Amino acid sequence: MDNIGQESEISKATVSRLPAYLRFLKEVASRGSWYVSSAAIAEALGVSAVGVRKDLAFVSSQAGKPKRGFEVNTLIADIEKFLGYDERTAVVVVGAGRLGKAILLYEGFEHFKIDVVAAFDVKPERIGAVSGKPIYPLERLDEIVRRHDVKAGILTVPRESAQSACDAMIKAGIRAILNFSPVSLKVPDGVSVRYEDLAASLAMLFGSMQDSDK
Amino acid sequence: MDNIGQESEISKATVSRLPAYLRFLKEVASRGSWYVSSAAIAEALGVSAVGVRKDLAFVSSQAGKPKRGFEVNTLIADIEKFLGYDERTAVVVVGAGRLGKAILLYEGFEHFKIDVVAAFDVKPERIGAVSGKPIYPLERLDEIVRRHDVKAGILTVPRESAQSACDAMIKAGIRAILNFSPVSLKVPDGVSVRYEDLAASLAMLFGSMQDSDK
DNA sequence: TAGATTGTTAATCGATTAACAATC
DNA sequence: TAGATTGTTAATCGATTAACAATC
Repeated sequence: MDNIGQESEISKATVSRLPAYLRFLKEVASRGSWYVSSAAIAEALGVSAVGVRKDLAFVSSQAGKPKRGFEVNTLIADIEKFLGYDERTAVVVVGAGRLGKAILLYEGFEHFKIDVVAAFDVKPERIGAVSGKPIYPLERLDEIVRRHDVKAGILTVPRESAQSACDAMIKAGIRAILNFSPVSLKVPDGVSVRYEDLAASLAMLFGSMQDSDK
Repeated sequence: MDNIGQESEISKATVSRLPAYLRFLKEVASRGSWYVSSAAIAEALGVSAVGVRKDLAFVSSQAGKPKRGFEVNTLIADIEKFLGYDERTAVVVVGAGRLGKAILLYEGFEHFKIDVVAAFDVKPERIGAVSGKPIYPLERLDEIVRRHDVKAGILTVPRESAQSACDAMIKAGIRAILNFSPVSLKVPDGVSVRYEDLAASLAMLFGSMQDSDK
């Protein structure tokens, strides 16, 4: 791809900040404000105002207005549309241990139209439901994924079973995996994996701590 | 700091990869290998071999040997030392809901000498212990943090109580916080915060999925 | 020796920050 | 109008990748 059209792809960093913008903007809207400045967003989220304007320029249908700022509701609609959250997005959780259940019931998705439709596990004693969300045996993964046309899954099984669970997910039609197991997964082309490594996060946290110790 | 000495700080990206190297190296060691090449590490972890060599150059006390690679045990010791995991590191979990409990019992720390010493919660029914790990009322945070000289905490309370729980942690002497609540925290200088935002991770995952759809 | 593998310098890519002109 | 705020171009910073020389 030669990028002649010069559309200048949106950056990953920008995408990662959009959910936080969305949460803040909804809060602002619920307080009844119609406009918000990039400086106000930046202040609330601990980022830079120029960065906010650049991020918003990527996704917004309407420019901000000098002296007034951005129209809150337009921005909310634009970000939701950009993230694809104007329609509901179905995801499954594979592995219904403590972490899997925590994610199955995570309240933090409330603003994002993400539906965690079900969890799956191999252990018979975990089959059933928690707070109305079903937990199925892993054998039913295929069926449920196809029925709900699920494209993304969250993997929370123990390390030993991570690769085989991953293979099962891909076989069922899942194209993107958020992996909480501390293993690197082998996946075919066309499948995306993101790693959520708690040990890595703590290592970075400790690193930043030492910096400020000086 | 003028950086005249030209010590060239270690990059955050490097730090974030060290735990994965450590896990892999321990696996290699347990298989009885004495040497490992940067290409083998890169292949297993899905990163580039040049990157691996650069990362290792930052932390290792001994250069790799052409034709043989790196001495596995030396590398393990060097990374552990660099991350400060040659001594045990105590952390606490504030918020003992599902996510808090999942972290309290997380097996993924096994190679890292990280001790999750206790969790804390305001709900009386959560006080007690899970699998031998104590859950205390939040009022005891100060006492326990001081007793174990804890410098880092993991925050897993609901959004509404995140800021006040954060304040309590800082008051108790905690200097670094890994925050799982979807809120931006206000902290004084000298305290580090890292955000773990599940909605942001999913947004990035969905983004990478669309890319490969083309 | 030849070849595999390392380590380093330079080039590139990506993201943030600085500077500043535009405008309601 | 003057001032607050936006949007954009250029400069900087940070991380990855390419190129290649060194060496066991």
